Amino acid sequence: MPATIRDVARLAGVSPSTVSRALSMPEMVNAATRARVAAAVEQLGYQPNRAARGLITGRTGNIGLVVPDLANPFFASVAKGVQARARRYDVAVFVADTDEDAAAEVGLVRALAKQVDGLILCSPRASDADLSAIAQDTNVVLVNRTAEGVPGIIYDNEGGMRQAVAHLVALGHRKIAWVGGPVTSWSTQHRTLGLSNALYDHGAELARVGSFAPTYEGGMAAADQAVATGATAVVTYNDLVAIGLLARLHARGISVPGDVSVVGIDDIAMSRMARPALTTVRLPKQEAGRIAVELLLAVLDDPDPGTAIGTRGTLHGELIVRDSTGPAPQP
Amino acid sequence: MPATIRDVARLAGVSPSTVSRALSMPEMVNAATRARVAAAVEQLGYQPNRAARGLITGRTGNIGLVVPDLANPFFASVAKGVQARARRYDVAVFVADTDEDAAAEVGLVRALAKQVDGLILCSPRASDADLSAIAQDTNVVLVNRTAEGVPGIIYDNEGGMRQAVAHLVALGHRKIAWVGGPVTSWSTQHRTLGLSNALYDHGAELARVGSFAPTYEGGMAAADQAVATGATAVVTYNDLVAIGLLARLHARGISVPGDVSVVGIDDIAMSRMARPALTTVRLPKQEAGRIAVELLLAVLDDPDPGTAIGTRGTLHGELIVRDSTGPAPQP
DNA sequence: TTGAAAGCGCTAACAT
DNA sequence: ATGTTAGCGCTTTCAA
Repeated sequence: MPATIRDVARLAGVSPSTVSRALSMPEMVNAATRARVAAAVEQLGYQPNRAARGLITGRTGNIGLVVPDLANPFFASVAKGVQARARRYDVAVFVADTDEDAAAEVGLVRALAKQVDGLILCSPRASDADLSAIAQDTNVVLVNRTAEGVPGIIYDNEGGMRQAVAHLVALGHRKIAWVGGPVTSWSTQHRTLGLSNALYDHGAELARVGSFAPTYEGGMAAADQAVATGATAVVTYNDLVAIGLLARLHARGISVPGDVSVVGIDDIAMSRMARPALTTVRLPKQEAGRIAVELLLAVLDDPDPGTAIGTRGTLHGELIVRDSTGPAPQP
Repeated sequence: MPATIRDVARLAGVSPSTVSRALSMPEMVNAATRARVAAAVEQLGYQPNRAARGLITGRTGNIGLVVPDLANPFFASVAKGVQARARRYDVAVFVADTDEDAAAEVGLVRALAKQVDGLILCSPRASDADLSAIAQDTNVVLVNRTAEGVPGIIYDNEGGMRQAVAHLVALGHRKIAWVGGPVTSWSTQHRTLGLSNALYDHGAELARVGSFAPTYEGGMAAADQAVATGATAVVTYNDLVAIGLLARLHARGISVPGDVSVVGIDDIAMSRMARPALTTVRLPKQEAGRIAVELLLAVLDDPDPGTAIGTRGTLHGELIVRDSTGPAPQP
């Protein structure tokens, strides 16, 4: 069984409180005793019991991360970023995967909430009402979503869409199809809007195509409709969709970028490997995770709701041009 | 602030111990009082503080999962499986990503160990010695690796290789190149051996090609050497490598499967999307995660080392034939 | 079947 | 600068 603070105290010939102080407020203890304590800690391999500490300080030193699907490379990257930054602060991370289930999400969050100092909710599927309710009695940071009075970090969808459009228009495209994701998705709404605005500014035309699952299969399903609009370029909700679309176009013998140009969003690893390699708007995924941790830690140190409200980071995407975009075909 | 057990006790008109019992050993308490307690719990939205409980029971109800790289789809899948099964048992999961760093791994494990009932180590990079030392004072289950006296679950690499070889030999291939992963990797060693044995049994020839990083780039790097061996088929350490290899072959104008057949291992989502779609040995990734949880929980309930030692699950791969394999070209 | 009391490992007043 | 005391929220003997 592991050594306790009393074991250390006994070995160092001091009281438990002194050991406690030597560990958490070193400057308040005599250098000599501090050394003796350090030696005892070393000898016993003592590591404080964080649960016991948490019981009294009210801080667990743990945070939770909730994502819709760990197997989705986008979320995996965010998780990796959260991970890395949390470690730097010696904070452990609970990870929960809701399997894209909004109902399960709320339950999971409630369960996790009791064991952590705060929660990072990445692209939560829960309703605004549920989200606000959760934020009421838990420290929460949102990624990829906004909610009334809840701090969070989002991507500049508008700016990303603007870059994609500028690129396509420069290549001569005048009619661009948009394959949207889930209607209820916060990102879909903002990306649609950004795209629409950017196209308007360039005097180009937007052709919206249904709403599709944010998956490879969704892209396969969307391809024919996108082509049927007569657009010479297609922008998709994310890279997974774009890659599915690419596959279907290939199957139909439609050349990319010869006949149609394709642009994705995210820049997951797979996009580099697609054929043709996918032009996309790179979103700083790991950075989103890192910043979310910083934000959460800041909230914990200053739980004043006044400060938190309106605390919102915005991350910018970067256009990555690869082989799936080229000049618009001459009519 | 959250309700405590005393609040519930007061509201129900009983003592805290009764509440405790009503919750964890319901049959030991009168039905009527049990109902009153339940009502109070409901009304107050009471949820027991797990840290406090853990302090006394010595069980945290948490487990830890350590992986080399969350962004690798293979590990993401395992994590998802762990996740799902842990939730069923109302166990929360700490996830730690070591970034493929063996040194960081040991430190991370030590830190996590204090906060959990047990640890699942997936493809750990640590040395056998370190691993055994860790298993000394922590409940550990290994995935994708074996170590003296530590329970774990592994894949039947031998059987998987046998299936791949049978497939290729049936297609007329007589010389097969093997692109190995990291030399220190447990999987590499066992896959090499399995492949070698299977080929020997069929009277076919093995051409080993260097050791490469288990990544897309590794596959790109391996392609030319694999082709230079004169083999008509290539088996790679994993799908990521196979996909990189596919890309390089395509760039060189070498047709797959016309000139060369390619087989990967894992069956990550990306493999279905590759062009040509990748023939591969599917490993039950999520299932590995689920079983690891079961195994760990079993170890916790029966910490007798005698039982644990030798407890080892074996999972079997399944050959998935797609478009990257075809008849051997006629000389 | 229930309650009272003790204590898990730690920190935070309060003394000294 | 250090020790003493009390108690975080819970479970678990031990009595009743």
